[in-house]
Amino acid sequence: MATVAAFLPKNCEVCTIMSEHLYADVILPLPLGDLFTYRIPPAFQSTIKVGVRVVVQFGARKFYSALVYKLHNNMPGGSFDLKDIDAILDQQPVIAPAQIILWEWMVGYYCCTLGEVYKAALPSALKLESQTKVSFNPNFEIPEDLPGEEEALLLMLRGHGQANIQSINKFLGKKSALPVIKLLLEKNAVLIEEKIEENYAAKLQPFLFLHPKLGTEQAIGEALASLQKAKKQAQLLEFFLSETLYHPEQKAQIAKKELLEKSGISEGVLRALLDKEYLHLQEIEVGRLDLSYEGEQRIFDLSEAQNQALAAIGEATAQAKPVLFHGVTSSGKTEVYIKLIEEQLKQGKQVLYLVPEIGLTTQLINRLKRAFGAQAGIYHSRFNDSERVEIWMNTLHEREQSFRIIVGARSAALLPFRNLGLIIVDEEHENSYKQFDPSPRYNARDVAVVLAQIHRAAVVLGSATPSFESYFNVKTGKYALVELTQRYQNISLPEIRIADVRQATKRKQMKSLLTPDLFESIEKALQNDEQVILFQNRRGFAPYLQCGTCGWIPKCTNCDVSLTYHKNMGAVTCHYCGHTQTMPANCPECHSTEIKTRGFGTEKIEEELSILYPDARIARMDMDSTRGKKAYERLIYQFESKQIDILVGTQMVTKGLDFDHVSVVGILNADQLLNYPDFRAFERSYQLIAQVSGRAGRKNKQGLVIIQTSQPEHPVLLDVVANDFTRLFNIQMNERKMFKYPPYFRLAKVVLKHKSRERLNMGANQLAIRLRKLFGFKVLGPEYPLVSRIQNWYQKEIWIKLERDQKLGHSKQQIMDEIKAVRALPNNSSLLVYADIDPM
DNA sequence: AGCACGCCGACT
DNA sequence: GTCGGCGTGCTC
Repeated sequence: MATVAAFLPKNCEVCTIMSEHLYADVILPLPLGDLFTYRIPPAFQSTIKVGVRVVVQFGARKFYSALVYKLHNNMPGGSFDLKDIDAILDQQPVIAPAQIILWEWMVGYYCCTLGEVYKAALPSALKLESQTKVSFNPNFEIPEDLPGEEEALLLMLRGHGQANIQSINKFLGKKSALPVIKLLLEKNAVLIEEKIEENYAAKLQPFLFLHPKLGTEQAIGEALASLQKAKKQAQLLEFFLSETLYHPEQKAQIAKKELLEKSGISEGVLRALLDKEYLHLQEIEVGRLDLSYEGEQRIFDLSEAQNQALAAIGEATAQAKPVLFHGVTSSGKTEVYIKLIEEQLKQGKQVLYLVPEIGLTTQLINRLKRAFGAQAGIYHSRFNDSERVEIWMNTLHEREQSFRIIVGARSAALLPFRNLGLIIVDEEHENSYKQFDPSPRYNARDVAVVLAQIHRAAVVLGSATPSFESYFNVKTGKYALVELTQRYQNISLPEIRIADVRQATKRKQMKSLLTPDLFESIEKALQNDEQVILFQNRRGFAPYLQCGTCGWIPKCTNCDVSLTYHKNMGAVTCHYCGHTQTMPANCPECHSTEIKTRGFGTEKIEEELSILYPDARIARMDMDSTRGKKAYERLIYQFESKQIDILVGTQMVTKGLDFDHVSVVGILNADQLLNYPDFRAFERSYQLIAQVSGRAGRKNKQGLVIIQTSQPEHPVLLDVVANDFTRLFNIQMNERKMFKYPPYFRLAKVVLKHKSRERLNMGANQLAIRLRKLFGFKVLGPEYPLVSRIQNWYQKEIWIKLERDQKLGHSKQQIMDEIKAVRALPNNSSLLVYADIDPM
């Protein structure tokens, strides 16, 4: 692995040599594998640098902001005319040198292109793309005999002034309106211009300065003297001086808003001073980031166990080893992280703290702010563009006031850190660290490990339920293991009981969806004024509907799935494409009105509970109930402050939330997790159940977890009950080894998509045959995945098991070559094929 | 990813 | 005859 130091000399802009370069190889924000070479006009010779963005024309029309990757003097071979760079957008590089190393690693490892990584990493406000604007030519007289379509478009353009191609397509109801526009262009009826616009604008605020006329003490004295009759104006000018020039910290300016608020003097008075040219107003760039923190800052001492863990992490880190920090739920891992962060900040280093979900950033940031004040900041994809640009720049450049700790989801790993000292990956087992779509299909946890290596930074992967991959890496000596086996503050681990649904059903003891054990435990908890969490990993009311007479099931028109019934909406909806229709009143096959709901989701549980416990305050937490921006936080707040007694939720309730009054956790249907057709199903079941169980338990009282299942003897459940991660791990590892699954082997999942089932099958078979020639029995499929059609795209998968050895990179290259070859075969150009490395 | 070009079937 | 669909290839 290269390091920053090793990388720097190759790029001359940081060396002292200032030689001139004729050509620049650039990365375009497109999924193209190649770099493209542009000529550097003499005017840009002195300003162009590796890492700055430049505007280039690509193809006949479009302009993009490309990233300068390399400067050189080697005229590219080939028979094309080089284009010139049109503009340079930045004075300084917008990426950190270490990023290029990371990007290149990602390109090789995840089989993606530099353009895709560039696109994923940079905030969109920094990626420009030209837009074609069509406008009406005011000098054109619309003739009588103009064809209807052209006339309609012209009239629209005359009314609206300007339109882009997409809106014209929409207006004409066509796939492509280009031919019509061309006709109008030939008649000189419209004007076309290609516009590329910066979409980041610095935020400006009015500030007040002393007018240059008052440059001397004497001039100020005279000005004040001249205001003898204008008391208010004199007062304001004096106040201004006391806040700036005569202030102990001597400043040149003060915000207009601040001056008026602090002095309590009206704007009219200020205007008089401006008119007299005593003061001067100027708009100044201000940041959008919240870099203030008023509250108290405090870092707590650690327990003995935590201190030991801290020391162990330090030792492993000194040996440059990633640390797997395995600490049971509520063992106080965060406090240990805070100490680790503290050490890094003292050394002036940056810290990256990854969390699996955006929702968890708010909880965590509050905690970090209590420890480190305004030095902690958040970054994730739902931030608005301007804020993201500012965090980006803030991470890249040392500033007086900066975030030193960035808390974020996946994409935060792609920020331009210049001086990273520590990366924490919280809940490292979470599969939301893996990006599915679009490319780059990276796992932020694994990217974090590589990023740490590049920076020679420490990396800590924390979890109460480590992924088998990470645990395996401990076994092979790649990672160091640090454990925290005690829960914090004498909270004992919960008691876990299994409730046999099948038996209870047979004996007719079920209370709706609840076994007698769970029903009674909830009742008891409510009586004791304690809280309950119920987990069911399925949203909506019922996963599907069925005709009671003929067995018909409503299915999505675009996808190969049944429609989920949402009672609140009074509709059935597809969880893959969003297609929604009203609840069918009768069966279209046999016209029976007897349409039944099958299975149950969170909505149904919520409803049933309100019947079983009419006095309880029940709430639901899933994607539907947390859609609003603040809804998630509100729910958590309400539950924390005991305004809710029972919280029903999907896996959202399993994630890193700490509540103090939960005594009972119920898992309504463990079978659904265990029977999921995936080689990781048991690992995931264990993680989910153990995580949600960890929400139970309070100071000095043991919590209770009840797992409902029809397989009470299931080995995974027995391991959960016994809290025996190692046993499960060992048994599963044997199977993984035998069947050549991760972590013993790596997986490459090749996904093929096509609108036509036949074409898909053709292409998939062609590819599978070629891959089998290379990898033999290590190729599985092609097979339809669980959902064989999404949004009218049929899909198939080919899985390839790859040895974890030196040939890995080569094997991936072979796979990509075969994909390319198959796509080049006749009739396969509209076949979509990609490789997903380490799929989850 | 866009976009242009060329080839084919379905229509005024 | 031409319009528009799709398949193919190219972009410095």
